[in-house]
Amino acid sequence: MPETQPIRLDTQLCFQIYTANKKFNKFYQDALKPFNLTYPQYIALLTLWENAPMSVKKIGKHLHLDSGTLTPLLKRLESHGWITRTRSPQDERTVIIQLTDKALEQRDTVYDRVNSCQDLLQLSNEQIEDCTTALTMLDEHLDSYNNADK
Amino acid sequence: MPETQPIRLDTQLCFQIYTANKKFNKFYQDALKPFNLTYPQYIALLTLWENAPMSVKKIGKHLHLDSGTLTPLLKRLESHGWITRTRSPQDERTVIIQLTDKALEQRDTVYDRVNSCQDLLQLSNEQIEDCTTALTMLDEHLDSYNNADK
DNA sequence: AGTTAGATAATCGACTACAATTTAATCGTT
DNA sequence: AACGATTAAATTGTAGTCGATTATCTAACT
Repeated sequence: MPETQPIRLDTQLCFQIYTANKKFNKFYQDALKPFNLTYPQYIALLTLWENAPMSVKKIGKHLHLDSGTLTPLLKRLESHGWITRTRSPQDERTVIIQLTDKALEQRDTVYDRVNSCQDLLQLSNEQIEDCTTALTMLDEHLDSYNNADK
Repeated sequence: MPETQPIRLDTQLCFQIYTANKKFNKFYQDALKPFNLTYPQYIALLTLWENAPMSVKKIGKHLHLDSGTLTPLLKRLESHGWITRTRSPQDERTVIIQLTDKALEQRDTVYDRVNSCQDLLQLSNEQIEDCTTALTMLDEHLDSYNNADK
């Protein structure tokens, strides 16, 4: 007769990730308050600062988000003056996201703010390295499962 | 003249956590499909299977969620027959959450299902240990920052 | 040319998540 | 007993996330 393993919430990896994610959210919400940006908006800007102009599709590939999430998020960024949204003349299906002057001007200020806040976390390079190693491994295992059924 | 450190998205701990959280969500969504449960609903049941009966407040302490999230979530669990919600006679402010017979009967089936899905992740005990260690450390650092301003 | 298969965004509905406020009940102190 | 402070839950408003569907467009094929 097989024994059912009880599941203790506080020993579950998923719950540690779930909790850490919310804490990071709060951390960045505080750090980004001067710019009135949420964490998802911030990572959208991060990838745009690296790669703009980008299509919605391409942003989604970088952030693992679909248009159902990105369309309203990008509209908010547009209404706050960070980006512009224009349809490509070559292919009317794709929407091209461009950074505004405001976004280009504010880039280093945002970088500095986030970097200085991260310093307050007091993580050594070695500690960050350990986390990255563990999370990369976990990520691969989650991927191989999630893609197994395709 | 200080140099502004550029921020590469894919090297950021926060983004690894953000991504892993979404992948875990998908993982559990698949695993829990037979029970028509979401991940947040599942962890609410987990803590109830350990500690029921519980007040909404106490559940919130365990899961780090407030009543704005829990009230509608618990109403959904109630409407699907997993729990009951009754006001305490001793203190009319608090709502007592109890598990239904269905929840008690299904417990081991859910445990078995989740445990067998977790086996498919192919994580060794050592790998899980490494993740837990890293995440616990990260959690403490996030806590000390998030509670600093109080 | 006309049709169709595939791609791209947008839209909609359901569920979280949290800040801020509201309502009701309880407690403490006078 | 009465009033002010505290607490618990619910409510409201804003934002994220995803699944499923829809509308439009492109490209390829007949």
